[in-house]
Amino acid sequence: MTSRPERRVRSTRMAELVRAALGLLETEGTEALTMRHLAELVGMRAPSIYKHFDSKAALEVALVEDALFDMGDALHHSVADPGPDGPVASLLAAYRSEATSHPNRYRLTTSSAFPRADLLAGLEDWAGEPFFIVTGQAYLSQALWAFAHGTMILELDDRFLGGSDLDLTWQAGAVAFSVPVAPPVAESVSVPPVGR
Amino acid sequence: MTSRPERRVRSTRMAELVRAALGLLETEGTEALTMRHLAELVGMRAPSIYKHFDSKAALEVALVEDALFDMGDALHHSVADPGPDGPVASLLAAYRSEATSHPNRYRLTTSSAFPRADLLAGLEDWAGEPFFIVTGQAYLSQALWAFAHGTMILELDDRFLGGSDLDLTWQAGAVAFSVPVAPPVAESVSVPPVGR
DNA sequence: TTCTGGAGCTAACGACGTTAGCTTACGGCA
DNA sequence: TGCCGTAAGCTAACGTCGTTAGCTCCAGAA
Repeated sequence: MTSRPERRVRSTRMAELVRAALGLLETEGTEALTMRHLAELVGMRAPSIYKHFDSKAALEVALVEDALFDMGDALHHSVADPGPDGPVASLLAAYRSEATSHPNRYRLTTSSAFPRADLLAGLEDWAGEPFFIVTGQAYLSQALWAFAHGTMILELDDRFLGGSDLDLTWQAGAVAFSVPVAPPVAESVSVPPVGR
Repeated sequence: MTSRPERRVRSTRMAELVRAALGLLETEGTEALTMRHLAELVGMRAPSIYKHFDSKAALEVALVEDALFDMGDALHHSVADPGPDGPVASLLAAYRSEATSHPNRYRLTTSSAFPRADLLAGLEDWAGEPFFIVTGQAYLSQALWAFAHGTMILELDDRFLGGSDLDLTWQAGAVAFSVPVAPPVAESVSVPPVGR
């Protein structure tokens, strides 16, 4: 059982910058999130942003921490109060809904280049914990997480064949991972290796 | 049944540039793949590259087409000659092995920003076809593809908890998707919506 | 011999993240 | 009241990026 970390405190100016950055990211796209554009949006010049954030990466860390708090809250809620289709389907629905609400922030959060080491300690573990709760099994939970992320990013990037009803794709995964499966190898009770 | 497209013809200089670009990408990392670095590697200046490729994106298209031919060949072989663990496990092993052999090229191939529309027509469909062959069911094949990509990118990005035996994670997915599953909704025989 | 086109070059443009160094306003304190 | 330190803005500029304009040079065809 991991616990929800404390949010970092932000000055009003920092909060304003993060809010504007999210707006820019989602309305204009990833490439539009530049220090000069962001500065203009809040009525200052690019170098002044550095009075509030050490770097562009630090600002992105703030955006991603928001994303992980939102995702963690959504997933923990979904497992605490699963719908009629079972806990796995409920978790996947929450994941999909949360990611879809801020697609570019989701891409940023999961991008290979993102400096994950700078994130609040324990935040990713806490946000990913519901995958373990719902499967009760370490490696199955990793596989379920991988399915969720894979399906999500392919859907956001419009990679599935046109005409596909993606509800059915998500459902196919939910069914596959809801079937009780014997552990592939004897597995002692251990820490849940979900995400990090 | 889709068919393997014809490779684009390349001049010797183009081939040399693509070979050097792959080396740069895999040994120095994504950010090191710049027009100036690449030019230096083959003994010319950056603007001269534009005598052979219209843009950096066009060069990346060449890299990604190589990746898709390699992946398609590996996957089609794996389904034609599955191992003892069954066709799904065999397909996943081939996918994992191929992606692992060129991790940064795999990242490029699957990146959100990549201009997929410029790829050789039919190439992605052909490369992804084995996912349909192995499941025999449209939406299950999409879910399996999503699992494979999700697990792959998380493994390459070192996102799974340290100490995880990722063989078991892949195996958990192979088991989940090998269980015969009743179609979640009556599905008429239709085109296989795998990738595009 | 002349011409043409391929393939190299230098110089430069605009955008990017970032730094140096200046100014200005405000709050605490002798 | 006068001083001082700090927070938070500014301009100018640096190095890197992809890319373009415009030149040179040379092989081979006419």
